[in-house]
Amino acid sequence: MENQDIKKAGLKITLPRVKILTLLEKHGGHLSAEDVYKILLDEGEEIGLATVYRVLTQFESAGLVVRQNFEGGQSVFEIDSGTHHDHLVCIKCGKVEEFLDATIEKRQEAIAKKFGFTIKDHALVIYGCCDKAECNLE
Amino acid sequence: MENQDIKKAGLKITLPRVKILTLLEKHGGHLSAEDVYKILLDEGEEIGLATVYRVLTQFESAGLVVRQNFEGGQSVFEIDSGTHHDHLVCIKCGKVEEFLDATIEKRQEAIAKKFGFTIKDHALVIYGCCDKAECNLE
DNA sequence: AATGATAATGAGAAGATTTCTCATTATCAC
DNA sequence: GTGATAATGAGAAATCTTCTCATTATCATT
Repeated sequence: MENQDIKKAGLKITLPRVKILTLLEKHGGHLSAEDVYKILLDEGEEIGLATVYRVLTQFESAGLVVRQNFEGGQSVFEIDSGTHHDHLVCIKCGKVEEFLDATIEKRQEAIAKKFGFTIKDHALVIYGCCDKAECNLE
Repeated sequence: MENQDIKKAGLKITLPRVKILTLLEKHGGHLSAEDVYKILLDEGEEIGLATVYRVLTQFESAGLVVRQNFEGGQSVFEIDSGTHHDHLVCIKCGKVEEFLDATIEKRQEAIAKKFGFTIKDHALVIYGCCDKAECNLE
C-alpha cells in the first residue's frame, strides 16, 4: 500500500522508509524528526537520526508528507492528506487543530493578485490557548 | 526620540541599543540578526553578534520590534509599526510585502472561537513569485 | 563632576536543529 | 544469485541562537 507510494516517488522500498511512513500514518499527528527517531528507537528499531531527516525530506519532496514550521525550533511532519489545511496551535499544551477556511483561501489569492505575486505556498498558524483548564491559567 | 522608547522598556540607553534601533528604523525592511551585525560592522561599529541577538530579543519583549519566522532559517526583525500585518514573500528575490486584510482577521477569530482557542498570536505568510521578470523564469 | 551599584557588553563556548561525508550494507533489475 | 547502484548509520560539520563570564559602561546619587 504505502510501499507503492515510496516506489512511485522513485525511492527504493527500505525498512527505514517503511517504518517512518507507517509511523506517521499510525500516529496521525504532527511529529518532529526527533519524535520519529525516538519512537522508532523505543520500538526497538535500529535507525539513525540522519536517516530520519533524510527520509522525511525525501518524502516531503515526493509529496508524501507535509512539513510545518511552527514557532520554536523543530519542523514537524504529517502525512499529506491531499487536502491543504492550516493550523491552530496551543502554546501551552502543544495541541494542534487543523482547519480550512474557503474565505481565507480566496482572500489570499486576491491579495497575491493585487501585489502581482503568484502563490507557491502559504502558511497560516494561529497560536493561542486551547479550552483546557490548565491552558488558561495566568 | 527612540532613546526614550528604550528607557520606557526598562533598558539602559546604550550605544549598541541605539545603533540597532536606528538601523532598523532607517532600513525599514526585514533584517536578520546577522544582517544587523554585518551592517553595523561595515559602518565601523564595534559590536558583538551576541549583543545583537540579545538586544533584538529584548526589543521584541518590549514591543519595539516584531520577529518574523519566515521559512528557511533565520528570524527577521522589523520595527513594530503598531499596526499588525501579514507578509507576502518572494521565494526568488526575497522581496517582502506587507498586507492587512480585515476579512482574514475576522475569519481567524471565528475559527479560533469554534475550536475554543483564545488567540495570542498568528502568522500568515504567503510565499510566491513577485512580478519581476527574473522571478518568473522556470 | 566623581562614585558606586548594577546592568550591559563582547568573545568564545555551548546548545539545538539539520545537513553532510563516507565506509558499509541493502535493494532490485537482470 | 549477482552486480550496479542506492541507502544507511555514525559522527563530523554547518547553521542559527543562546549562554557564560570577565570586563566595561550607564546612571542615580552624591
